[in-house]
Amino acid sequence: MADSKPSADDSNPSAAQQRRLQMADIARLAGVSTSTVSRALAGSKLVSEETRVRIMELARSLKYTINIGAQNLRMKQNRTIGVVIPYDHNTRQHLSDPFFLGMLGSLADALTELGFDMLVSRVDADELDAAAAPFDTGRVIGIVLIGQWRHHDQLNQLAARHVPIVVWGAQLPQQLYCTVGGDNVTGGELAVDHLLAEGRRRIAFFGDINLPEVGLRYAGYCRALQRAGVGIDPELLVPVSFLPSGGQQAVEELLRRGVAFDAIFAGSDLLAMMSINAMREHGLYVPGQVAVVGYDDIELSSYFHPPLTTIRQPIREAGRALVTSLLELIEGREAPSQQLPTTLVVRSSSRTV
Amino acid sequence: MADSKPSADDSNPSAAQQRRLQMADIARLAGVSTSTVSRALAGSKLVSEETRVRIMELARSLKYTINIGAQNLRMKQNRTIGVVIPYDHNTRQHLSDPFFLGMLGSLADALTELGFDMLVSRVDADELDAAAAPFDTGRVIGIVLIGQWRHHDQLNQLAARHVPIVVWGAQLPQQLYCTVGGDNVTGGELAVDHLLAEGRRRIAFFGDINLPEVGLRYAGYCRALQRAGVGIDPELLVPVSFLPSGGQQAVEELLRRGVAFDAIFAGSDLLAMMSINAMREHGLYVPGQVAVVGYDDIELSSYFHPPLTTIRQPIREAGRALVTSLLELIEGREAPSQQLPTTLVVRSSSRTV
DNA sequence: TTGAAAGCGCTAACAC
DNA sequence: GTGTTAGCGCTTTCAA
Repeated sequence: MADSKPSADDSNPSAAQQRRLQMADIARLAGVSTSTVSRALAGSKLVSEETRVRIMELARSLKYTINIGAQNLRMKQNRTIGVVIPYDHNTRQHLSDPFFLGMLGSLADALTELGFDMLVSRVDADELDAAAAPFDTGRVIGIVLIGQWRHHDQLNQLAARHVPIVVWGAQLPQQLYCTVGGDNVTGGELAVDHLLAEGRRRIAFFGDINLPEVGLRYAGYCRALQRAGVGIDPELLVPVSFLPSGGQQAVEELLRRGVAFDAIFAGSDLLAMMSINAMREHGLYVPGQVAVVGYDDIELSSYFHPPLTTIRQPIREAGRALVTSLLELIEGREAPSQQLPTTLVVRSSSRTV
Repeated sequence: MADSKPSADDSNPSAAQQRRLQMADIARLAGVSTSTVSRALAGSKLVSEETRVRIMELARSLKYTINIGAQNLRMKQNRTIGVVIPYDHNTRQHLSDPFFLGMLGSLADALTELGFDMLVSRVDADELDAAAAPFDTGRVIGIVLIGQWRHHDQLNQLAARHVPIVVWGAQLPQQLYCTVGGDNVTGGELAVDHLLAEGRRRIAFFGDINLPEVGLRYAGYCRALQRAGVGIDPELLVPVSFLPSGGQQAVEELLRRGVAFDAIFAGSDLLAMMSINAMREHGLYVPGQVAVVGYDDIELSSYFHPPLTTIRQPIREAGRALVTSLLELIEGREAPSQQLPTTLVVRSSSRTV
C-alpha cells in the first residue's frame, strides 16, 4: 500500500485530507523543474529574478512549505535541540517544580530567539541513557538536561559517548560533561551572611545535601558561619524529601529534636514557603521568631506573605547560557562549564526590622 | 562537498565526531543486506530467528539506532505533536505564567505516556498563522495551542485549512476548531455562590472580560448574583492588565473610585495574590475585611498566606484531554469541544469565621 | 528466508 | 539560467 502511485490516499475515507503539496507539484504548475523550484525557494541567485518571484508567489498562494524532514535528510542538517527533564521513577513525580518549569520557559524563549526548535522529553532518571535517544535517532543535534540529581556517572557516560549535552547543575570533580549552574557556594554564603547580619545565630539548613547543588549551598553555609566564628551545629541540618510534605516534616523534626533555632535557610523557595506555613501552624512567626531565606527566586516568591528573602538564580540568563554552550559543543568547540552569579534578594521574611 | 563518498567528515578537524553509524554498516558487519537488517530490527517474522538475534545483538553493542528522520520520510509517519504558546508581541512577554507552564508540564507527561514527542514553539500572537508552521513543514502531525486570547478568527482560519489543532480555552459561537477548557461559567458561579454564602455582598471582579474565558467567568459571576437577588454594580468590575503590576493597579483603582467592597473574585490566582499584597499595603485585611477567591488553583495557592480559596482547573486531566482530542482529529475523526469540570477549593482567604 | 531495486521529498553537482 | 541525475538513510515490493 505504500510505494503506490502518488495518488491521493482515498483508501481512508475518513481522512478527507487532500494530499500534501510537494515540490514536484509546484514545479509542474510553474512549468519548471524541481531543481528550479528548490533554488527559487532558497533564494538562489542562480535563478532569474522573474522565475524566482513567480515561483515564490505560486508557493505562497498555494501555502506550500518545504518538507523539513526531507530537507534535513538531504542536507544532513537539523535545527532542533532536545530538552530533557528526568523524572523520579519511584515517585512517578510529575513535572510541576516551578523552578524547572521556569527554566523550560526560559529555554523556549532562548531557542525561539535563535531559530531553533525545542523537543521536550521526559525520561526515567534511573535510565538516563535514554536521555540521548532523541540525539541517537537523529531528531536533535544536542541536548539540554535539567536536573542533575545524583546522576553524575551516567551523565559522564553520555559525554564520553560524545553526545553533545549541557546540564543545568553543579560543577563536580572529574566531570566530562559541561554544566551551567548558579554559584551555589556563594549563594549559601550570601544567605547566611545576611542572616548573621540580621543578628541570627541558630540557622537551620533544610535540604538534601547529597544532591550536588544543595551540598554546595550547605558548604557555603558552613563557610559563612565559620568565617563569622559561629559554630556549626549538625543538629541544625535537616534532610528534606522533595515531597510536598517535605517542609512540614522538616519543621516538625526540628521541633521534635528540641533544638533552638532562630532562622532557616531552605534549599528552595517552595520548601521555604512550606516551612513558613508549617511554622505558622505551630505558632512560630516569620520573621519575628524565625527568619527565613529561600533559594531560586521563583516568580511567586515576591507575592508570598511575608515576601520571601531568597537567593536569586538568574533563570533567563541560564536559558541563554545553556543554549549557547550547547551550540559551541555542537560546533565541535570547547564549552567550559560555567557558574552564573547568584544574588541575595532581601524581602520581609528575613528582616528583623 | 555534499554528495561526496560516505567517508568520515575529516574536513572539519575540530568536530572529531566519528561518522554516525547507519544501517549499511550494520549490514556489512553482519554480512547481510540492509533489507535484512531493516526487517530484523523491526522484528519481522520474515527473517530467521538466528539472524534476527545476531543483528539485534550487533546493533545494540554498537549502539546503533535507526535514523528516525529517514524512517519517517520513507514511512510517511511521525509521532511528534506540536505545542504552541503564543506570546504577546507588544509586551514581548516571556513564558512565565505558572498556569501555562503547568499545562506544559501536564502535556509533556501525557504525551510521554502515549509515546509521542513534544515540539514546543512560541509564536507572535498577532501572527497566529505561524502556529501551523511545524505542521505545514511536516514536523508534527497536530498542534495543541495554549492561549486562545482574542484570536478566535485566526484559529478558525487554521481549522478551515484542516490543520489538526486543539485549543485550550473557551467554547465560542461559530467555532470551527476544537477546544478543551474548564467550565468557566460554573467556575464563576461557584466562586460567587461561595462568597455570598460567606455573607459577602459587594464582590469585585478583577479581570479582562474581553478575553473569552474571563468573560465567561464574569457571566457566571453575574448569574450567581442575580440568582441571589443581589444587584450587579458595574463599578465593581475592574479591568486588569496582565502585567505584574495588574493586581496593585486594580486594588488602587477600586479604592480611588471609592466603591465599597467586601470581596474580590480574581481572574487568576496570580492576580489574587498580587491583590492581597496590595491590599495589605493599604491596611486591608484578608479575609477579615475582604474575602478573596482566585482562579486556576496553581500549585502555590495552597502555600500562600492566607491559603487561597480558588476555582480549580483540572490541569492533569486537561493535558490528557487535549492530547486525546487531538489524536482523534488526526485520525480523521470528530473531536467535539469539551468542558472539564471546575471545582471550588475553599481555603482561608475567603473564610469569614 | 534473503537480496536487488525503487522511492519517500528534497538538494546539488554537473552538464547544457 | 535551467534540467538531468544521483543520493540523503531508510522500508518494501518483487523475484529468487
